[in-house]
Amino acid sequence: MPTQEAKALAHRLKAVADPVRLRILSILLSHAEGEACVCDITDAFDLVGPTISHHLRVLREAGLVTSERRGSWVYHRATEDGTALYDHLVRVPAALT
Amino acid sequence: MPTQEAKALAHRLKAVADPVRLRILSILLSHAEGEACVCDITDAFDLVGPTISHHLRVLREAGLVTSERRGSWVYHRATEDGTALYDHLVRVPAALT
DNA sequence: CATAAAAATAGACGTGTGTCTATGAGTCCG
DNA sequence: CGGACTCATAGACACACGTCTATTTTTATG
Repeated sequence: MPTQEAKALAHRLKAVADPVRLRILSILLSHAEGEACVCDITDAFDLVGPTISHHLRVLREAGLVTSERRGSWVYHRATEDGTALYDHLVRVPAALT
Repeated sequence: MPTQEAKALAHRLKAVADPVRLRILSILLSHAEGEACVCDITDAFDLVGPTISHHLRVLREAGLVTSERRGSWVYHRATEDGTALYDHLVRVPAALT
C-alpha cells in the first residue's frame, strides 16, 4: 500500500475510530428521515452539547456527515460515503469477534 | 449500536487508523510466506526500530498480528482477523475516494 | 427591541499517542 | 566467555485528542 493511500485511509478511519462518533452515525442512520439535531443526539449520551458538536465536526470534515440549518435547529445526516462506510464497518467479521 | 459494541469496534479501528500500521499490515501480507522480521519492515520506513516494535505491539494487542521468535529473528505475520480486516478495509469504496 | 433557545466556537485542561534515545534481553559465533 | 546482532522495553518529550465551561452567533417569539 502506497504511503499516500495509507495516509488517506488512516485519516478517514480515525474519524470513525471513536465510540461516540460510531454511535452518532448509528443514531443518524436509524433516525426518522435519516437526520437529527444536536439535542436529539445529546440525549443519547452523557456528554454536553459542545462535545457532540465537536464530534459532528470531525465527521463533517471527513465527509461522513452534512449539516443544514432549518429554523432554530441544525439537522445532521450521514452522507452517502458516511452511510457506506458505517454499513461496511458493522459487517467486518473480524471487528466484531 | 450499543455502547459496548461501539467501544469494541472503535478499539479495533484505532489499531488500524494509522498510516504506519496500515502499511505494516500491507507489508506482512505481501511478503514471502506472509511474514517478515522487524528489520524488513524498518527498511520500508523512515522510522527507527523501537518505533516499529511499538506499532507491532499495538497490532498484536488488537489481535491482528502474531509474533514468533526463530533464532535471532522475530517473525511477524498477520492473523486471520488481521488479514480479514485489512482486506475488508482496502475495499471500502468510501474510504478511498 | 428584548429575551430565550439552539448550536457553534474558543479556550483550558488532563490524557493518549507517536516518536526518539538509552538500555536490557535473547541468540549466534569465534 | 565475549562480542556482535536483533529486537523489546523503559523513559522522555511534543503533539493530538476528548472533554468541559464560557462566550458568541443565529433564529424565533413575546
